[in-house]
Amino acid sequence: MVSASSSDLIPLVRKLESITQLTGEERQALESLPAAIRLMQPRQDIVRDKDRPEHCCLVLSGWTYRYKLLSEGKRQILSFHPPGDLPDLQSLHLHVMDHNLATLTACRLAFIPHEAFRDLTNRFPGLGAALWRDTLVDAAIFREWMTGIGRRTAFGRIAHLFCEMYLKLHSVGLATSHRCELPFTQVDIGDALGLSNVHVNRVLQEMRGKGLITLQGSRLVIVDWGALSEAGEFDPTYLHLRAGETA
Amino acid sequence: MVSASSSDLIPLVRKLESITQLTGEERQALESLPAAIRLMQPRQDIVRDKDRPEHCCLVLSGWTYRYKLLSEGKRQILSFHPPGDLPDLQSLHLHVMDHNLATLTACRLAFIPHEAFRDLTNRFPGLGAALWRDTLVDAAIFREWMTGIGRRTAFGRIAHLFCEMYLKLHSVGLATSHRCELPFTQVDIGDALGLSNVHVNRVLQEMRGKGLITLQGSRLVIVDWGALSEAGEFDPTYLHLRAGETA
DNA sequence: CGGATGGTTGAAGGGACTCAAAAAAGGTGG
DNA sequence: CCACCTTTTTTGAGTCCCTTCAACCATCCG
Repeated sequence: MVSASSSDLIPLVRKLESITQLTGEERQALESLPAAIRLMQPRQDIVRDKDRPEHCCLVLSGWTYRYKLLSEGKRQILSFHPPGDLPDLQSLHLHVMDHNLATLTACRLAFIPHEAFRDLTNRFPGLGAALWRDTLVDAAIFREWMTGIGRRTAFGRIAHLFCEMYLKLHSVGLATSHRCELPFTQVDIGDALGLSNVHVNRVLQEMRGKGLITLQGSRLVIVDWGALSEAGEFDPTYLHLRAGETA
Repeated sequence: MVSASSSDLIPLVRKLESITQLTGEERQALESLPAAIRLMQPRQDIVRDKDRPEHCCLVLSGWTYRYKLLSEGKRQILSFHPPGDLPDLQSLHLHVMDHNLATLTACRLAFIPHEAFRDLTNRFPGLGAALWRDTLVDAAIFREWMTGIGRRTAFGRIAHLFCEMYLKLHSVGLATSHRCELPFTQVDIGDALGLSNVHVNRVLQEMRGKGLITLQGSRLVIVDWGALSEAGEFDPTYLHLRAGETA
């Protein structure tokens, strides 16, 4: 457990700048947040349902994800978080966790005390608004996922997920030219979209067959963005990206 | 379009007090927010996808709901809002709407300028935190709905919805002794839970048959709370109610 | 090279859907 | 207060998307 140097928190700055504009002063204040760095293995819980964390977790490298567990081992994945994300920022004002947060891959994580965030938002109301906005985008993504799970076909859901993931990565400079690394298994995709892994597998083959994507291991290439986003009825408005980048 | 008197905004105070504690000063500041009152007919859009509202809508009486539209007339309902709710509070920091807000029943609504909210949160940081918290609870409910739609049976989903609705109403003093008014049609329930109205109808009959509920018109009576909440695997943690009320 | 994890395939079944029509309930106005 | 129209609920029949179960193959890694 080491404490962070100011360059460590750059992914956070980049993330917030993807959805809002920051002043130089605000950027500096963010970078000098106190944070404890920790390395974690893949598939480890970071915070659990019913916990009362005193810190927020920032992803510096690797991926994390949030999930709920139901009876008979059923799992619903709520979100995937690449570097720069604050996957449990909501714990700043919701004191009890209502879901789990875990690593997907090996991760480098920064833990920032709630106290430091509260101090930060007091001194910089603009940053307070930016963080609030971040949690609102989070909620907007939940709404979109709900809509997908409730009303889209399996094919549409997966197409939509791929479009969203690519655009999110692109907006923080972690992907270009319709290629990215998505380190999820087919079971993960199923649990995120309310599908069985078997069906995910079949739909992926169909997508490859139609020449929409390439997917080997965790490397996704979106071969035909137009067709894929059409299949998923993908409209990026809900991501509320600053530049309104579309693809 | 009349402007509000201070007693008009009491439902808002009650709602915020269901999830947080307010000081006398804060309560007073809330009640003296400037607001324009408007009456609306049932099933009218209040704010539409892609709009850029300058006001937040507060429900004074009646119900509103949020929804998204997809191709071929498919609809996903995202939330239902009884009196006291601020169903588009997110528009304070997300400037473009990514879904629609509409009346479910005839409504009395108050429209409060964003400007007034910004001023309020500047003068009373505690109220800023309370409103932020409100949007976080909103997001927590989305997560729970996602989980239901993705991983629960039709029976479990409907059971869960009824438990949630009753508890939300109870927390603001709009329901007691396991009875409440839910003015949704079976089509609405289906569009909220990712089901067809036909199937909703059959599940409701099954619920009545098992003696879990009574439902005539819009009057719901939860006859067997224990069995219903068990069927829906209902755990109220995600509602983040202040008293931690369970039933 | 063997053990583990993740991906692929086949077969069979079921939960929920669609379509279509009838019955019931809810206004509304004469 | 009843006739009429609309909306909502209910019912039946047939279908399909996706699931479950089970096995097999591929890939990765120490």
